Amino acid sequence: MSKLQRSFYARDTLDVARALLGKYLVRMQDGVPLVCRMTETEGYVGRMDKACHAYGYKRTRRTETLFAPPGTAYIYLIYGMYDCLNFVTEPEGEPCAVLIRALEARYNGDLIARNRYGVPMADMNAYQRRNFLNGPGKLCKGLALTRAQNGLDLTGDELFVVERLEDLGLPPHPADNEPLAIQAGKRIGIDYAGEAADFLWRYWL
DNA sequence: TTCAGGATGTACT
DNA sequence: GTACATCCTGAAC
Repeated sequence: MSKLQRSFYARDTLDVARALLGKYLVRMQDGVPLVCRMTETEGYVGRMDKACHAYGYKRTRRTETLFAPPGTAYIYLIYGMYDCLNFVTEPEGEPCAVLIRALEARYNGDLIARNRYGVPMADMNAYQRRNFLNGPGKLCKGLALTRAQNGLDLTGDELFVVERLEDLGLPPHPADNEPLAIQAGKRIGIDYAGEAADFLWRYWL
């Protein structure tokens, strides 16, 4: 199995944010892999980005994970109710990360649906299907990720990324054959961040 | 389909 | 005390 190694994450944050699109996130839950295709990301760059929790290298208990080695999971609580999953990027000491904003289920979707709604995929209604994993809080719920997983090493066996489903011994998904068409736009929910609110650091397929 | 409003608790000032 | 990298519900159209 060829999971992405630390060198993949130890580069420019925006390059990583784009490179993650179309790749597959694997979350091991009770020894079973939950597999999703990543379809939307955002970059956060602490050294000059007011929207980043560690803007200006601000070091607090919460932001400590952003200073960990690249390829570390940064998971924090937002609005008192929801968790957000990020991947730490750039050389260690640069507090940067990529927020995972949307996924599409590819394997063991029924387990993900149970995490999210308590029912298998077949029992999801149209509204639930449309809003399955299309938001950072939603996808954490579906993959059973909380602050308990903050600091996880993405080169380990519990949470990692692969380039192709074949790397997991799974057949390719018919919907994933087309060449990637990457779009860029403003990031979501950071109106407070001054000029940084206008950076086109959100990417999606 | 769109919109307003509320839930909820931690981090930081 | 204030803000927050969000989501869901219910009402109106």
